[in-house]
Amino acid sequence: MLSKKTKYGLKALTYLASVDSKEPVQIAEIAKNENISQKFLESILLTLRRNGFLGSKKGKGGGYYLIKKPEEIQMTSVMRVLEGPIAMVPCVSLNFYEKCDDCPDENKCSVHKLMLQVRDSALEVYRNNTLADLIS
Amino acid sequence: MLSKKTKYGLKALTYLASVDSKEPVQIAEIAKNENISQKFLESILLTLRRNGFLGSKKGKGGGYYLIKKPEEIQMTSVMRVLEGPIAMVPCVSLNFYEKCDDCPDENKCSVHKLMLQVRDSALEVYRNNTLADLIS
DNA sequence: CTTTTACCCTATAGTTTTAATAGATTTTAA
DNA sequence: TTAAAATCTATTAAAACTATAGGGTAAAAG
Repeated sequence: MLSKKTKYGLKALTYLASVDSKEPVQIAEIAKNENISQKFLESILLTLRRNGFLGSKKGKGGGYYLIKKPEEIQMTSVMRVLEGPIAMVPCVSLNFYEKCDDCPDENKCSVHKLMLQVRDSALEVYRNNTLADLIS
Repeated sequence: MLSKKTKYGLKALTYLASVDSKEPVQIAEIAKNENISQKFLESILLTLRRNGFLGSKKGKGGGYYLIKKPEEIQMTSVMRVLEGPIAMVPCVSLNFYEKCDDCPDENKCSVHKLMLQVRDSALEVYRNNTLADLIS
């Protein structure tokens, strides 16, 4: 299951990308238009900012704005920041690798074998989609 | 993340397929060889039996055995039974469809668009893998 | 100096996961 | 017919995670 955090984060990014102005957009506006709990969205936007996707401006006329062009924002990086590892099992994760404690030999593990394929296919999708692709 | 339930279920199925005899295999043997909590495995094997993957025999010399040939067990059905929907969002699920309450129009939803692709790519993997493929 | 906004920290209800516990039931074999 | 070997069933519980709410702080603008 995709967490609501990721879902809302993606929606917020899309919203900012489609607004397309470089004027900051307020949290409240995004929350209202995308039907998201404002407080929850607040924390999501914060992590998106901390991870280099968004910039922010405080005070009147403040808000959030995209730092990069939508074409330059790959879904791989968005997913990793919001949802965590793309792999369904740590032992096939590129960025978050961990050995399974119950598994003596990864190369003989059926789960490993299957999940490697699932990871690769998911990666291909995420690599082929930028934020710009999700708008059109 | 793949649940341990699914992981263990897959391992158990693989074990049964690789044993290859039609003699029932005891839970304890599977649990020991695959490093799985026996009681947990018990409930997993039960759901696999209830869903037509396994047969069981009680009493001395009892245990679990595959009902179908490994070549006939598709990963799509195994995953749906153990892990649930293959889609990451209900609104793109084939077998468990549900409308998002926050989303006025699915066709314009960026999340929908992306997750549709992810689902399709995952489905392709699961459809191309039977239990037999995971052994070799 | 007041308003508006993002920022930050904490708590919490609810759900899901991952089992552990205890026993009931069925079958086989001595 | 008894005992042992298994599966079955139900209940409970700890832990982790999710999705939010509340309340206060800091900064920017006018």
